[in-house]
Amino acid sequence: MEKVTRDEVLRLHAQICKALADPSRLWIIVELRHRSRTVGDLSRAIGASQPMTSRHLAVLREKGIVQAERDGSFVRYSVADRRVLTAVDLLLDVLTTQLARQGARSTAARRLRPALRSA
Amino acid sequence: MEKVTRDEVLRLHAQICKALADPSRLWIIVELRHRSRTVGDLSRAIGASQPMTSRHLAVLREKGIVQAERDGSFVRYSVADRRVLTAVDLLLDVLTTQLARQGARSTAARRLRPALRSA
DNA sequence: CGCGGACATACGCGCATCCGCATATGGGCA
DNA sequence: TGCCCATATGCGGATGCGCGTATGTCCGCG
Repeated sequence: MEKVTRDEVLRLHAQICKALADPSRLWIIVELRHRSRTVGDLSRAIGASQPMTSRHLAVLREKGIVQAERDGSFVRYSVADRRVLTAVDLLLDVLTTQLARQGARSTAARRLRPALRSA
Repeated sequence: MEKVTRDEVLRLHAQICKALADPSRLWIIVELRHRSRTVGDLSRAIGASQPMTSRHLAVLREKGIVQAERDGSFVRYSVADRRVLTAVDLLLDVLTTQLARQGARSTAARRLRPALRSA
């Protein structure tokens, strides 16, 4: 039996979140939602250099979020576990709710004092 | 109407993910799942210093993941949007699946060459 | 067998973030 | 009002991450 400590699980859990915590990588995930794409496709889609795109894909791959598959001289990437898409959607919903609620107000304005004053 | 660019949404979306991308903060969220807690409670629960705990809470608060409420001289924190809990659970499921599948093998071993060789 | 295209990786820099430590703020109570 | 407890914030050193540039590796093809 494998013994995995709670700290280790938390660390890995956080690493998965960290892999998602980048605008380019989120965009890549969005691009991969419906079909697999090659590195060049993704690079053009998200407007990043080929090396940078490859690097982002490596991060997602190492965390098991995305998987690679050879297709001739290309490499096609696809989402490895679609539950990640659901999770990303949920977090986007959370953001959308926030934006709808606070309208034009600055997100950075969410400091403590005003929050507590209102109570 | 509010005009929010796609880049801006991606940036904010990534920031929410980034707020979750820390073992201590994930642990805090777990602690807040069923009931609200004071800073001192959380500090003791996760084994972090009071200033560090407060700082983590500030990060979660600024991203709207957690909310603060005065209770006497204490401040009670609770989860602001429970969809975050669902998202975190999903990502934990993803991790659990990976751990179950790969057993004792190192997570870092998920490099490209082996993956492609197997195809 | 050598060439070119597609992709991955190494290196270095600039910048943001994390953490411990010290200190400030703010509310309750004598 | 002044003290104490709970919490928040400022600061500095160390670490990590995103990114551009240059180079390595693999594949298919002539």
